[in-house]
Amino acid sequence: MKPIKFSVAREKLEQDILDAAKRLFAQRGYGGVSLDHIAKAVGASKQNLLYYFPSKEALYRRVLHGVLDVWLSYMDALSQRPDDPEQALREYIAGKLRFSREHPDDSRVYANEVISGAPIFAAEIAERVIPSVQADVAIFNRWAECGLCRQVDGRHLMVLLWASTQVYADWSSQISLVLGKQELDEADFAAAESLIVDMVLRTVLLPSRPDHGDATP
Amino acid sequence: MKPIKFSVAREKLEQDILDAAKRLFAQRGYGGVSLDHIAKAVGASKQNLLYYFPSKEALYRRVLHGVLDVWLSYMDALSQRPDDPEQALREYIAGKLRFSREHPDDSRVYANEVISGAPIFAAEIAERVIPSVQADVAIFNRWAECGLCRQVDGRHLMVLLWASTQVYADWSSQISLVLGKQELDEADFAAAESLIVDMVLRTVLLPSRPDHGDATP
DNA sequence: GTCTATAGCCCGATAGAC
DNA sequence: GTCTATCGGGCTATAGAC
Repeated sequence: MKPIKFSVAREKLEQDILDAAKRLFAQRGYGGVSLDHIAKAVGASKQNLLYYFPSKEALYRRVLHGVLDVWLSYMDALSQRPDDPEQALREYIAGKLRFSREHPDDSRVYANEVISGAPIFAAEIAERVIPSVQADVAIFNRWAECGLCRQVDGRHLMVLLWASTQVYADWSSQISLVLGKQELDEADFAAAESLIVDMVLRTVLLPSRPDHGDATP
Repeated sequence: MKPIKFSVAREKLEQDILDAAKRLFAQRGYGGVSLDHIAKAVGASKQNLLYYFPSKEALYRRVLHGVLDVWLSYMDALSQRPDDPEQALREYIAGKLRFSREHPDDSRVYANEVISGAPIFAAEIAERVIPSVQADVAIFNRWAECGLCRQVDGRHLMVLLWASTQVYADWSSQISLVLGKQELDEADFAAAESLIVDMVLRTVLLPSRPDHGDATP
């Protein structure tokens, strides 16, 4: 009984540490955060924190691992509707924008690591993210081959989808200034979604022509 | 004569320090870089560096100031062709992509500062960037009013233009992984430009109809 | 598991010789 | 202008009492 109770308390503190570390890493980057900052944010001592995590870098890796889990969980939307490009892209964009809205710190930690050249996580990105992206690109190319959508470079399209959705998390401070408000609200995200969906569908979908099947030589 | 010679040498070292600091701040963020790192990168001592700049934060501000100059110098393309939306947008996108290709570290320093919530540069961004953006948005709205382009939210369009172009500097490490090469080359930037221009023009330009003036009720 | 104590190093910044 | 020397403090991490 006691071990269970202890274990629960232990896991709660461990999770609190990971959450606080994520928030601080997102804001100031790896080098801008000390173990003392994180410890104080959860009301513990730095030494206690080092009891749960063997080193600062190990803690950072755990944070990044969790961030990658969340990032990838919003990325499988394309494969959900393998025969309907329009609906698949609508859901993909909506999902990635929901990620930016619901998990801005995850987005920022990931962005910080990528901007730095992914010094610590290049291997994990190559193993987990790239295959996921390539799967999406493959789905895209199949649509184009089947005549379900226009021929566009799926790899650059994926880049554009990340960029246009994650910017609403990573750049929210500057976007708020542009929009003249303290922070982004639901209406702003709805406006963003509307524009991005409009752009992507105009680019990717074939011009509707239910009568004829071929236009270019 | 001597004062001039000294002055020249002084300005050269000062510029070397700023360049090295920019590169390191881009890679590791403000907190991840020490004065010693920067000093060693230019072959000087940390004390000597503090002779040229009164403090680390003052040096960072000088770097950010220069970054903002470059960033803004690529942003006035819209006003150059106030009567030709298509050409103006083509040049704006090409210019911002050239910025990402020619000044990736400037882009990353700026991105790092914005992701952190612009703790140091919020005031300067509000004073210099926001008016520039609002000028672009105003040009855009005028085009829409004059019937030169479709009615889209100029503010979100500007966000999308930054995001889709800067991502090729800030996220180059991950994009390289996706494209399966060591670093991005001219052809990759050309492909990006082609896709972004295509998307934006499809979204913004009116459907060509030289015969009639109204389609929607 | 959490505490105090501390090792050993790196940090930004200053003082003063030359 | 550049140097050596150094201050005072923060840093990661470890040791050991309880």
